[in-house]
Amino acid sequence: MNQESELQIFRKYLQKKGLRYTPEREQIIKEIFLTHDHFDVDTLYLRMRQKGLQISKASIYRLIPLLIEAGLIEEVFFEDGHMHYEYIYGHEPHCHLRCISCKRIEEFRDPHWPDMEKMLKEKFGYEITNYKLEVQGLCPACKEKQKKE
Amino acid sequence: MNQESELQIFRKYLQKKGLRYTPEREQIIKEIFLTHDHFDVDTLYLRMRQKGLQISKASIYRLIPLLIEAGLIEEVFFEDGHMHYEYIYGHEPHCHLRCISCKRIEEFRDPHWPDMEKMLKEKFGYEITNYKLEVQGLCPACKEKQKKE
DNA sequence: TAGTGTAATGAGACACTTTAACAATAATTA
DNA sequence: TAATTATTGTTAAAGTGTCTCATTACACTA
Ligand SMILES: [Zn+2]
Ligand SMILES: [Zn+2]
Ligand SMILES: [Zn+2]
Ligand SMILES: [Zn+2]
Repeated sequence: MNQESELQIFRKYLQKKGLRYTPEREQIIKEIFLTHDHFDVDTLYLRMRQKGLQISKASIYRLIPLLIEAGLIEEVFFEDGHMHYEYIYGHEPHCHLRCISCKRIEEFRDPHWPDMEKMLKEKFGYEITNYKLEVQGLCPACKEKQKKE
Repeated sequence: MNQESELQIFRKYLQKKGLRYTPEREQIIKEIFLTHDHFDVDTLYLRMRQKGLQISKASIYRLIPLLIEAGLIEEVFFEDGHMHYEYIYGHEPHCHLRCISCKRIEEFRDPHWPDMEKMLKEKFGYEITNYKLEVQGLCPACKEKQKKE
């Protein structure tokens, strides 16, 4: 059974909101969904320019909140003065473990989340929309390097 | 038995690093440790000015990474275009549940963290330095309000 | 005490990210 | 067709955080 494509999802979302599906938006989304890498606005913009796609940065900035509200992408972390995103639709939810020294990122699943979610719902009465577990540490390589110094 | 004060901790840290303990730094730290509220640089700066303490913003910005490295404060979340911090020394580690509508924040303990930490150490070989679990959702009041619309 | 080197400060300039304003354009609706 | 609305690129603006620099404070030595 085929799952809906991200473009279909997005078109439905726009329709519901009375917004328009434009070539610019299509190009940006296609670029985002090309890889599962984490991305930021500037590198996405440069990547598109290198391919000859002429999209203004403002259009990317304007599209991002829509994609987030449509449930297609998510903020992952703020680093080096700007936000980093990744697409989530069609991917297992996961958490991030980052090396504070070399900035390497490992992804892992949190088996306890369903329990946590249940607990939070019961204790606080919140309707949970999303969660983010971000762990920092020193990767084995950097740990080794530090030991030698 | 008395626990070391945050100023003592900080002085030790500075000594170890060959840095200096100045009146400006003392004033900033005292202000931060006055309440457990989450804070950001700008409001801390204004709060100090209102009390007649003349500290430059640059000094606050320069102090923050030191306090983080000394284990006294921590980044909690990035919102409204800037980072928010809170002091952690002498406080139970906790996670944050935020209402996406009214921005209210609930704090809670994560009982699963010790298991998670163990798992991450074993699986990835990282030395974990800190973790941040941030949950978003709709608080009961905002849920009710939304229902009526 | 005087001299030297290092660190810290405040002020302002700067770089950078993100948002807003605007006029022009494209799509939609009446 | 005309009117309305959404979208775009460009440019300007806002805002955050960093850097530079001249000056000051401190620690150490001669
Ligand atoms: Zn590393
Ligand atoms: Zn990821
Ligand atoms: Zn709320
Ligand atoms: Zn807190």
